[in-house]
Amino acid sequence: MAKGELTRQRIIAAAAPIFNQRGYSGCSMQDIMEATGLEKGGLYRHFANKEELAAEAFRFALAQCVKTRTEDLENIEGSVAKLRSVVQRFVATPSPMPGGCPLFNTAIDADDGNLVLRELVHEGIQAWKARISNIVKTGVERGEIRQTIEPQSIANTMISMLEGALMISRIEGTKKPLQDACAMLECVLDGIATKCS
Amino acid sequence: MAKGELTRQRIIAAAAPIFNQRGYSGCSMQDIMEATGLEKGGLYRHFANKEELAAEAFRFALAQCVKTRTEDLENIEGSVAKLRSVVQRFVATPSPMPGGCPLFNTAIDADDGNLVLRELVHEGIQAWKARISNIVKTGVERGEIRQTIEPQSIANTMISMLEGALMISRIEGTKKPLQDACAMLECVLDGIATKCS
DNA sequence: TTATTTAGAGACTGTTCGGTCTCTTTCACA
DNA sequence: TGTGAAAGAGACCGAACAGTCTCTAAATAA
Repeated sequence: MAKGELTRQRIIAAAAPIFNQRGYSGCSMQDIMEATGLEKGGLYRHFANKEELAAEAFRFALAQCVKTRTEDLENIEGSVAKLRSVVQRFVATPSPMPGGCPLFNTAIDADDGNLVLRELVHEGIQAWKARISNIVKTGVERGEIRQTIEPQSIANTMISMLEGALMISRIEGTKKPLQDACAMLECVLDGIATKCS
Repeated sequence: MAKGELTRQRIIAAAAPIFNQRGYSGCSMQDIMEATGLEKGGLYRHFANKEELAAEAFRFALAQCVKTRTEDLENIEGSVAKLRSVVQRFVATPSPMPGGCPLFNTAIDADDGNLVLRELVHEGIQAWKARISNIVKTGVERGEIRQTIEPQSIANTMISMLEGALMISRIEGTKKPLQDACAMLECVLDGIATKCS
């Protein structure tokens, strides 16, 4: 069991950045062969077709991003501080996966057809929003965040802002848009905290 | 002269939404043939290769978007009102071109290689930022917007927020993220106006 | 060590890709 | 209405595509 599963994981890890950078139709099985050093037979032993490999690669890429964005977050005290940390971390390390945010790339890439990838993207976005709005909810319950704040809206705002800024930063080759987004979001986070200090 | 140029424009108009939806490598010349009713020879008479057609299609798509976002804007009085109108219009009509914002789609699509498209995207973003920051500058000069406001940062914030929200709205199939973005940006715009009313 | 299963190599298939080239038709102008 | 130029049809090309199949090599279990 060991050998095969190991190879499978190695293929996924090698394929993830390539799919993320070039997109589904911009990346051929030949590219994966070169990246892994395997031949056709070696690849198709582990995956039924290109779509299945792409789906696994996306899952892997997303998991990597989620990991670097959420690890050690529970050690931070205070809901607003947690949210601030999410923002700052995103600006400091926009994407651990070459090619930018897998969610965004795949969302655009799989916009026509490819229902499997579309669904995975949708789940990924929902999970991200849930993570943020849960922090907000907890903050409201603890009295750290004003009760009039709607958690879903905060999640939407933060994710929209960060992802949009990431895109522009990548096009321009400057961190400026990301830094502007960070400043703006910190301002927003200041505004949602209960006014006692 | 008339006939040929007319056909060329017809091809570009037909190709634009297809490239915008499926991406450069996800769209074949066969697709363009079917969309235009022309054969290979008919297409390649007007374009040297696929890349040239894609570049023209992108230019067309972008121009369409810019047009619906800027027309009649000069009739609106007041810099802040102008900016507010930009935001509201974007939320009401996110993209006149099927497949979403050409800038975003092409940015991700042409991320590896394809220097021509990359450069066009970069120019497009710069132009958009210039349009917004010019409104802000005028507002500062006229005393409608506080002098401490940096026009480039406002432009970055607005574009990041709107594009990010557009993306999430498309994934979810809801307008909620766009509406949240609109509310947030209106709040920001309230804050940059000089405090006299 | 031996028997059996699993992993991988690599030749092969049919299709589709972008692009070329020649020949016919249509147009514009005199 | 006749003539040269422009526009388009469509057969054709080699390369690259996703995917299959058979056969060998390696790992595993007895």
